Amino acid sequence: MKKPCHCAQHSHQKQELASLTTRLRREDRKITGPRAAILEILRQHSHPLTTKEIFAELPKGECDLVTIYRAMQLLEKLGMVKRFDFGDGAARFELVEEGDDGHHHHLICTQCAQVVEIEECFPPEIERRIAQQNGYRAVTHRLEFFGVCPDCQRLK
Amino acid sequence: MKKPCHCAQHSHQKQELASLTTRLRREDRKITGPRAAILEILRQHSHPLTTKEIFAELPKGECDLVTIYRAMQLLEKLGMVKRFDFGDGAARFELVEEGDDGHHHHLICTQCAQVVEIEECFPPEIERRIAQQNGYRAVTHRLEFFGVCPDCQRLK
DNA sequence: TTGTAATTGCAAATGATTTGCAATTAATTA
DNA sequence: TAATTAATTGCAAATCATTTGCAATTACAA
Repeated sequence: MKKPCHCAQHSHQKQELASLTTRLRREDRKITGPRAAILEILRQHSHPLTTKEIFAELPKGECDLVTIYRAMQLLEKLGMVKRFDFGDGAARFELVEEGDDGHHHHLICTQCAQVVEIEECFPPEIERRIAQQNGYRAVTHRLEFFGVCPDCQRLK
Repeated sequence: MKKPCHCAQHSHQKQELASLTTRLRREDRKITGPRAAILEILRQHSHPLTTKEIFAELPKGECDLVTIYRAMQLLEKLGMVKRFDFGDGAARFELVEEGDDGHHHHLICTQCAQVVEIEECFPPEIERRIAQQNGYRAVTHRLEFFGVCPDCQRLK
């Protein structure tokens, strides 16, 4: 249907989808319609999506909501997707580059839920000290920022 | 039953319960059996408790689980309690000192759920920069650490 | 093309939390 | 101290996100 596109951006995406399906196959998993569609949607978004949001973007009837839940569980287990928790009761998922662990944070508008990706991270040396002081091992963290975005400030 | 105790630690706690009920009354709220019991339980723990945990510690029949949910909502609104989210699907609550906002973090064992309170915080200047760079206002953060506690390392 | 394990859909189960509503009660007020 | 009233509670049922059981379907290796 779609003509192949060779511009830098799209060839990057093409490649990504191919590598995604490869990663699945590598694990003896099947590339099914629902899975391809879900990966496609995730590829099109740079911000984490809830299961419902993915479902809403899928051509209707493409698959059941339960299938998305199952797909996200699988993709998370394979490290292809990273789960985020904004504290509103719905898990969110973002595609992870191969070989990456997807660790990063977000700045979320408390009024409109707009999301900004943040590269800044909790200082590793401080985390190391916290781990050490308490005798903990393999310490990581979950960190998200909340505030009011420019648009919502204006509306006030 | 219990004899009054005047040591520094306990007199501090006594005072605290009185100030807690005062804070309620100040807002035209009633001091009921369930509420007093819930506050008492929270006072006895330095770590956040889930609604279920509070319920379990209450003398059985003291009150309904729903009453605890409602009490926590009220106490949170009044700023007497702080809600924490360890990402396991159950909200946790910790008493907040008057005039304080209760902001702090935890180090949670991923095996046994043991909790350590952490005073360390995300560097304010970095948070300020993040806010500024994205035009956000009133930025705060949610941060929790996860790892394996000493005990669970041993059991490995 | 076929065999088989992986996957899906649908319905029902879970678990945390909320809500509706009538009965109860803390704290005033007379 | 009793009457008054708004706040509070218990109980059942509703919600919401997520999971599970199971029989029917399907991707893909042989």
